[in-house]
Amino acid sequence: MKTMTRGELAKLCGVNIEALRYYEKRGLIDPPERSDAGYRLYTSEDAAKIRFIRNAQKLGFTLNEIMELLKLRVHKNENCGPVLQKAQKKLDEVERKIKGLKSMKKVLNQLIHQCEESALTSACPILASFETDRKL
Amino acid sequence: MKTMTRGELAKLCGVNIEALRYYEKRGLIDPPERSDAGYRLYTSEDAAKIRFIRNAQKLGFTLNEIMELLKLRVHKNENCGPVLQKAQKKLDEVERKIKGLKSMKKVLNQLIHQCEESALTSACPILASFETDRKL
DNA sequence: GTTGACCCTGTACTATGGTACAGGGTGTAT
DNA sequence: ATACACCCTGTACCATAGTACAGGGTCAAC
Repeated sequence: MKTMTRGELAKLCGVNIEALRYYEKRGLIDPPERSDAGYRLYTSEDAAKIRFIRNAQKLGFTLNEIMELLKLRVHKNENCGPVLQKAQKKLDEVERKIKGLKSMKKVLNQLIHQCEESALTSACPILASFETDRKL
Repeated sequence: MKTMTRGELAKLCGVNIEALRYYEKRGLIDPPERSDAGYRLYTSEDAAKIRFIRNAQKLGFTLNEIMELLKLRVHKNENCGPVLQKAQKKLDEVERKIKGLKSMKKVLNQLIHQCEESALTSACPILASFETDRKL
């Protein structure tokens, strides 16, 4: 089997070389075979796993969550349900985050417009607003 | 002047008691007066500052950014502009985050629907999709 | 006068996701 | 044969925003 060193895999997958050691320590990737000199020898399987990790990260999954997904991936032909559930949970979370940010956006927009309008008065509406209780 | 202890201020502002010491260490609030026994004596000014901090946090400002805002607040009658700029910058940031999350949401939604449709086939489309490169 | 709730300090620890560095071995090209 | 890039290990450090805990002092009530 064709193998790569750590630096090669890092380059191939666009991750920092140290991150690979970190993923190994965290249990996200299995300890790879070693050369006689002790060099890690990665396969294209490992590259796929790293891509999996990065893609899941891009979708907002944490490394702990990704570890769960990877466990499911091992016997992937048996149970799609748990994965679906996790994806749904993540979707809910993403939606909640969007809501919160939209709320922030609204308030910031209001403050900015107020501030622009009252440019000639002395007190800054943004700072003033921060001094009153706000539920968001 | 009426003063409060650390516990009282924490309760009043709904923050953890240790967070107050943390804010002091971080330079967000001035070291308060002390009683003969060395107890911190906070005023309603301090309460206002804590509220300011929490409100700004709710709008997505980090403690470092809030420190900047607090500095501007000191001479607030002079310059509304820098505050406006920071608010605008934060707004842009919030909008970028919303965009990213919406992108995540779309992909998650697609995956979930695909997964539901192919419920009877063997391979999970979500896991399969994580094995291919994705730009987000 | 003692109990219990509160305060003080310094320090360590949490979670998250890594990055950096020292001190040493290896592999390859010239 | 030696320079240089790369690999190994362990450990420390980064940002972010706190939380927890040990070991001690204080204050108010009963």
